[in-house]
Amino acid sequence: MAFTLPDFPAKTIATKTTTILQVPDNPKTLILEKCRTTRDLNQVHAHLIKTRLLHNPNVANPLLESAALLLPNPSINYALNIFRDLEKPDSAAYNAMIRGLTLKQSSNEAILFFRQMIEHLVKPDKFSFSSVLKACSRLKALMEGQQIHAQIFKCQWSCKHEELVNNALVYMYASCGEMVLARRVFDGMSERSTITWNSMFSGYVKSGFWEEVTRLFREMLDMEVQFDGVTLISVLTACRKLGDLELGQWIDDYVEVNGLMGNANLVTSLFDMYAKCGCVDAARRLFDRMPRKDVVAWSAMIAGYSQANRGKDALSLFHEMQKANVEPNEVTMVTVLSSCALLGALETGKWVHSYIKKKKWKLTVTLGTALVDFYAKCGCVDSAVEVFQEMPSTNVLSWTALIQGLASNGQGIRAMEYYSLMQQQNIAPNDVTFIGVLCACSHAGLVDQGWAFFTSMTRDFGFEPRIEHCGCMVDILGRAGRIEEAYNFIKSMTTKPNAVVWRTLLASCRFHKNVEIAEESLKQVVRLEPAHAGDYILLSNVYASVGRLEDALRVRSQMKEIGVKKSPGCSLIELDGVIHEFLAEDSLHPDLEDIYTAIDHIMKRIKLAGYVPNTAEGRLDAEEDGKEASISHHSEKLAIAFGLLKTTPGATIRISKNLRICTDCHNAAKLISTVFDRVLVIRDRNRFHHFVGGTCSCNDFW
DNA sequence: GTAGGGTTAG
Repeated sequence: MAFTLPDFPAKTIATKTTTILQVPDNPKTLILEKCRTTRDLNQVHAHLIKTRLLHNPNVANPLLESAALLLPNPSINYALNIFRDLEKPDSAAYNAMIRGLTLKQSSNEAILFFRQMIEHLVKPDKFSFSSVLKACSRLKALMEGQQIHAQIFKCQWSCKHEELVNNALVYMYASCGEMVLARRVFDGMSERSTITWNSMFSGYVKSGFWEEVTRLFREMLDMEVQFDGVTLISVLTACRKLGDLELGQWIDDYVEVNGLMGNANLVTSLFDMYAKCGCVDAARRLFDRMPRKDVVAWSAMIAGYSQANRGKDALSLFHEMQKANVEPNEVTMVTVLSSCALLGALETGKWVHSYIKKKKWKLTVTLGTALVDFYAKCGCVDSAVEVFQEMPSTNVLSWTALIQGLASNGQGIRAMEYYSLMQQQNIAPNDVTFIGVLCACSHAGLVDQGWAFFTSMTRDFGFEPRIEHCGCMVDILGRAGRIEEAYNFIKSMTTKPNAVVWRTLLASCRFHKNVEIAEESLKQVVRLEPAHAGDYILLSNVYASVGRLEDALRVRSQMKEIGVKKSPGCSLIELDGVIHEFLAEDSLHPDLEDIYTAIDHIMKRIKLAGYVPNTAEGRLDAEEDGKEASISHHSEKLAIAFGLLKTTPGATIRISKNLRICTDCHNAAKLISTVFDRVLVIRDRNRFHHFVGGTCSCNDFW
């Protein structure tokens, strides 16, 4: 930093690491540099006292600034000492302190200094205002900010026209979420720089006013105002939230044409936008083009896969990241954990947990919630609860994850205990919490409680029931066998029922053998969503369950006529930390030959144990294929898993399914866990079923 | 002075 010095002896003071250098062509300018430790400052300070130069504000202020701004934390006290020694601190001295304190996250003290400055009748200048406003922005201290705004307004001198001051005002209001006030200052400015515009953008982004961001950007383009990379990053954030791929692509072209691809932050925003707009592969192509990828870029791409439900790609990218020697951080691990939760990849997630412990990372709310969710989705309820209890602080998301986790693992009662505990701790539930709570009621078979929560949600908390809540109610009533009531509930819904709601009812009809409402439900499902094989199978099974085999077969052939596509069933098997993915009719899988041998083996064992596929599905498959005992899709997957289990002694097998488990599958699992004397875990959507020696630990459904 | 990645539901 340079400063002017009236009468300083023309010589150089040198300490071990500090030099006050005299610039040869201007003997009055000295450069204070490399003042990086308190000791250095001490020596210079002492010298200035000795030479009586400290009384000269031109010398003292740069020293103060150096102490307040350059040095790490303890030196702020040192700066305070220098400040207190000043006979009559001027505005520059105050500014140095305010800036220094704001920089060191002591924004409260910065504002106090500003107050003191006013009390001592020291006239604030544009730097004072912009610094103290920055402190207000940090603290989101709207009231103080407005008081300062009033002072600026009262100023007789030109501060209120200073761009620096107005930028700080815009940014202060934007940080406080007061976008109307920010806009008012913005509109009143005669000159606006790119930074002014960017402050507006950052405010709209912070408040989540995504439409305003793109609107303002189009305004900027119309007015032909220069924008920069920072602008584009804000606009890209809005694009990804709005799913505005068109504008996003325009920015991509602009970045390409104007040679901005070197801006790594901008490129990260760009591919992140693509990923969140559903173009994960386009995102990956951009990501691959980045010459140097930092931890944010890696995490963003992993998150892109994870949020697109491509957990396997997410985890393999994480392994690549490790090979590239990029240290993961908390955000990386949160996304990795959510990928593990998607896949039911217990071993990998556990490794992440031990990594976190080894590195002694703080269990933040986000990290803890990700762990709770991961353990719960993998069926390890006790570990989920354990992590939850270790968390130093929790929020509504953590509680919701736990409640949902307990509910989906068949512990509905316990889930509701945690809901009341949550209320005792005065943590307000949100609408998602109620999905968990209603889910708990459905799994625990608590119809009256379910109704009570459904009513309370709107009456006591003001959440209008969303389609998901209604779906839960249908599930609660349907599972309890109150099919008519569920049907009437759907009819009375204010929101239009979707295919999921009708499908839920259809599944209940299957369980409780209600032909009439099943027929109506299928009609509605087909009307709302392009034909889905599972829906026809459900109806066919309803017919079969009441002995109307001809109708069952008719539905099956109807399926073929209409050409209903069977979505490829997909199973994921984790074997010693590696995820194996099997698609139905997957003939290219490397382990397939072994697997078929294993299936034969399994089938023999199954027959030996007297297992007869006793569901309509099993029978129909057999008839269709012209074989005596063909196995259903679900049993086949089980067989594959057990084939692997058999060839790898001691391995733990986990099967994750994206399909609802049928009774057939359940029985097979029971049987197989007995025959092989192993623990078996099956995932049915987000619920895990544990089989130990032929018994399933969650008997809420079966 | 302004800027990039994350957790709960279906």
